[in-house]
Amino acid sequence: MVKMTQRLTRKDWILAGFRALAAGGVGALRVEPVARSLAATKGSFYWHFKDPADWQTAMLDFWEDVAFRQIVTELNQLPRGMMRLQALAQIATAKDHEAAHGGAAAEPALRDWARYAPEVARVVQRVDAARIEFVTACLEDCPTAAADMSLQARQFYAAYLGLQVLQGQPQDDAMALQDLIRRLLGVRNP
Amino acid sequence: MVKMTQRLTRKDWILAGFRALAAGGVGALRVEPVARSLAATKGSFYWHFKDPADWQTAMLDFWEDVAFRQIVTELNQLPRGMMRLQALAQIATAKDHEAAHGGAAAEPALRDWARYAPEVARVVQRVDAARIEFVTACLEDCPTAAADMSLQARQFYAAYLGLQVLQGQPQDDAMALQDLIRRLLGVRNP
DNA sequence: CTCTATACATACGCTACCGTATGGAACCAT
DNA sequence: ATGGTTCCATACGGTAGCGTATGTATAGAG
Repeated sequence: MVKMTQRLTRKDWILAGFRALAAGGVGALRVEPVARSLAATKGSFYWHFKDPADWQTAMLDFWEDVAFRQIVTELNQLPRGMMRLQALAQIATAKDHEAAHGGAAAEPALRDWARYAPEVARVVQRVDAARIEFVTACLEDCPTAAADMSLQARQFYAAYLGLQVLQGQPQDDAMALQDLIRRLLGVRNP
Repeated sequence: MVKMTQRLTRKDWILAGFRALAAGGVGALRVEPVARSLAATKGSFYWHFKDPADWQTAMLDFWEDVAFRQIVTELNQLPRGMMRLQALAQIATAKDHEAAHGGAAAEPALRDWARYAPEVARVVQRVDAARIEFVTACLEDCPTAAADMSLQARQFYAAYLGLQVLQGQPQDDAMALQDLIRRLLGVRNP
């Protein structure tokens, strides 16, 4: 889990930042506590980063990359249409997947952060827009789909976010999302 | 908006807490800054509350009351069935309604707070469970509904939470929710 | 109008974190 | 090994908020 090198890298600090974010929210994004979590001091921090703002910008760049592109490239290897949507529902509700890359586990905290920091909000909105666009394309690939599925994609993505907030059982959430997909595609009694 | 009395009440501090929560998140729930927002000092705070924890507990009690009961009593005056659901979709997406009682505008921040404080999480989960139960009853009142609509209620509520996160136009959100209600009730092409 | 409880301001010591400055250890080349 | 670069620890002053102790103004009862 933790690198055994003596020297820390910029990425080590970024990942530690996401761990702090997931564990304690935006208020935990402080230099010295995170330094302690790395068994280091802020001397290391101020070497790798100009200031906390620089650190947070790097975290946002990292997140914007993995939060969208990684999932898309993973899904693009699956056949188009229904199967890809079901895989999306599975991935979206899987908890261990979030631990894989450091950022996604902290996504709720990052969304809260975005509410008070405009530059964070811009990143989150870009990611949301890209994800919704991707879901739209997935939905429109299905045979029973209507011409424009952007509204349904938004409904699906909103439900995904809401289930993420409600913190239910991953299996239940995945089932709820798949049921919702069928309804959004026009199936009467899924 | 602000009371013109010289002396502050416990409730004044609670409402000011929600304003701070909505504006700056959990990290803004500090005694001295909020005191400044009330043009007072912490001398007043420590008179009305034992400590910040006491303050936050009072805020949670207040929120648990208004976040569910107030909306329910409002909706219970409407006829059962579809109309009540549509009114729910309207209320849920109306922004000015949130400003009415101090708590709801800070609901996203409160949800984030719940992620790091178990006692907050318990309150939020009670409110969520009560709301979902209420939506379940509303859905089951509709003629085309199935026997058990608890899954659909969860889907609807999750979508509501997600739209709340996405921060779209209230009209669009209301439309999306009403469309979703029809789909959850089994309408094929709403 | 005075008295007493109420409601608040002020002042103080304490802690946590920030940002910088500086010395020194660890690594890599030659 | 040795010099230079990279990386980090330590030490320092500064700021913000916490909690308490104590003084003080105000409202309401008599």
